Amino acid sequence: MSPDDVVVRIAPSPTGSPHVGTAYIALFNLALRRKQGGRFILRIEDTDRSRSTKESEEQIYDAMEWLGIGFDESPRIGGPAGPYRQSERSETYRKFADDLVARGKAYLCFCTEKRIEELRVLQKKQELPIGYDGLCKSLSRAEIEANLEAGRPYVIRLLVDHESETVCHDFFRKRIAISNMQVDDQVLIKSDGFPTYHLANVVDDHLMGVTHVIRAEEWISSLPKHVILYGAFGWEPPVFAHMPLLRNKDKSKISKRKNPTSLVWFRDAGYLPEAMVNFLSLMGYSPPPRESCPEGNPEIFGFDEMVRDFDLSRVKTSGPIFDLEKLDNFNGVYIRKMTDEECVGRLLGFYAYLEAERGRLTAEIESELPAAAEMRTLDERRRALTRSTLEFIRKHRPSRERLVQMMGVLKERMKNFLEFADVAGFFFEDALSYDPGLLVPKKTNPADAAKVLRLAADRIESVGEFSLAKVEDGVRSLPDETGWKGRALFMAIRVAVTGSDVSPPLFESMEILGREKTVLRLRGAAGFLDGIAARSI
RNA sequence: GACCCCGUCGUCUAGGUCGGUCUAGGACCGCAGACUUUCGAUCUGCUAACAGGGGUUCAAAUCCCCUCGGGGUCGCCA
Repeated sequence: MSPDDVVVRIAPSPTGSPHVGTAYIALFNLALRRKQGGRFILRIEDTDRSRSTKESEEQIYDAMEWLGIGFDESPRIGGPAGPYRQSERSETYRKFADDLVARGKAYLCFCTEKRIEELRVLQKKQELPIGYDGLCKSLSRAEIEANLEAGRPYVIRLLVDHESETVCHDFFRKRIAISNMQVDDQVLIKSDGFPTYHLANVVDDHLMGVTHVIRAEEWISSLPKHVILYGAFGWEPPVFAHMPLLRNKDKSKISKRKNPTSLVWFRDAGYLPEAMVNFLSLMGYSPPPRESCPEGNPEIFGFDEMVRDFDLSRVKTSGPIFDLEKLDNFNGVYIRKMTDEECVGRLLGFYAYLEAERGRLTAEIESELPAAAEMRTLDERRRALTRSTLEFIRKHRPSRERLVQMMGVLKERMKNFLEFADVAGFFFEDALSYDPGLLVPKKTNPADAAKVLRLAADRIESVGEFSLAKVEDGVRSLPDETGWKGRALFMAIRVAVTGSDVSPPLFESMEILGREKTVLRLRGAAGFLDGIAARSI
């Protein structure tokens, strides 16, 4: 181990969907680890046995793997400091807690949850600082024995000297001093025998040799507790670096009511992991200015590039708002960066993922929409796109060859893979349905439009070679021949061929579609117009 | 409410540690134009910020203080 080596870690708790915040923090830990050398640990903090689930733990692994965030040690990989799942380390915590009690740094507390609750209410009413009042501190040895004998449940609390103050250090903010009046006698061991986060976290970080704790800012308020704990054990605390919190639009801490926060959501929505990583890297951080940037946009860079000149001290501590619009833009940038072949490969990979998740996704689509307006709109759209994409896959089973053919014109028309089916759909459909309002330009009538469409069909059928240039040549003289304005005429053809007034370039689309289908659609649209003309007479 | 953290364009940020090179730079969004007989992409241009007030100084976005604003925490959750 070289002197620069760091040992860093993330310690998510497997409750609910894996959170963007976890990925965000993981990225900065990994960047430091890659830059300096050392070890990156994934530790599962499942000490809340009522909320932790195995599924959630699995999702954490999947999400990290998806984002390309790799670990040196984890419950799966193992390692010298294992086990890496806190639920499997109970004896260790117990031992250290007992040691603290034996040395008078912690004490047993037999107060019931009811009493604590009443205490809280009282303190709130009298506007007193909230916290344990220390009643059980003064229990005599005999009383403790008696309580134990009677089988009364108890917790172990940290003994805090409320007279003094605790000086903490944060890598970014430097000195943070807090009067111990503000520090509660924190529960270390819960009555179920499991440790609280605070104990387990400190013990594990020490035992695992963690040198740098890079975590979210919300932990600053419990920093003193942790520092006191390190002191009680007689251990050297690691370097603490508290990253800013990701925010909702209204600046509050990012939450699932107001923002997509689940990494699974982003994956489902067709976001690229490299775009996510790049975007997240820019939250609270900016790389040192570079002489030149290959992308023309200094904010677009891969993780390797970030690592190359990573500097933790460049982190900014003000809370960044998670801006989906910018993420969308980044995702589009990464899609366009790929070659057509790559892009198709990735799209197919995404489709395989959707297929594998079909059960879960369809169930999700059927489930109730999020209540909060912010998320509802967003997820409504995501669900609609998921539904049509799932249909698209099942119905058309698009082949790689086919996809590569059309990717050139489609790549730049989607911000994420979930939008692909919508923009590409017309290439695959057999019969298009038409909006007469679009098919018949203003100041013309259905009968005339049908005539023009047939003329176009004839022309395309008769050009010798079905190529972009030849077809364009053949159709270009049509405005003169018909007296129609070019704009109107091409729009009518566009609608006839693609079914929409918004589409990829007309002649490229025809080329991809092929002569036969193009002509068929033109005539089909003309036939459709005949029906309307007949009815209106 | 108490304690703690934070405060440059609407958003992400550069610059702040070494005060002058900042009439504050870039990115996203927005707007306009070009190109595309559509949309998008692309290119060009534009709009837009040092929270406010006091100091210190020849000189402050940059240092100090106050105010205001925002956020976090206050659980036998993490």
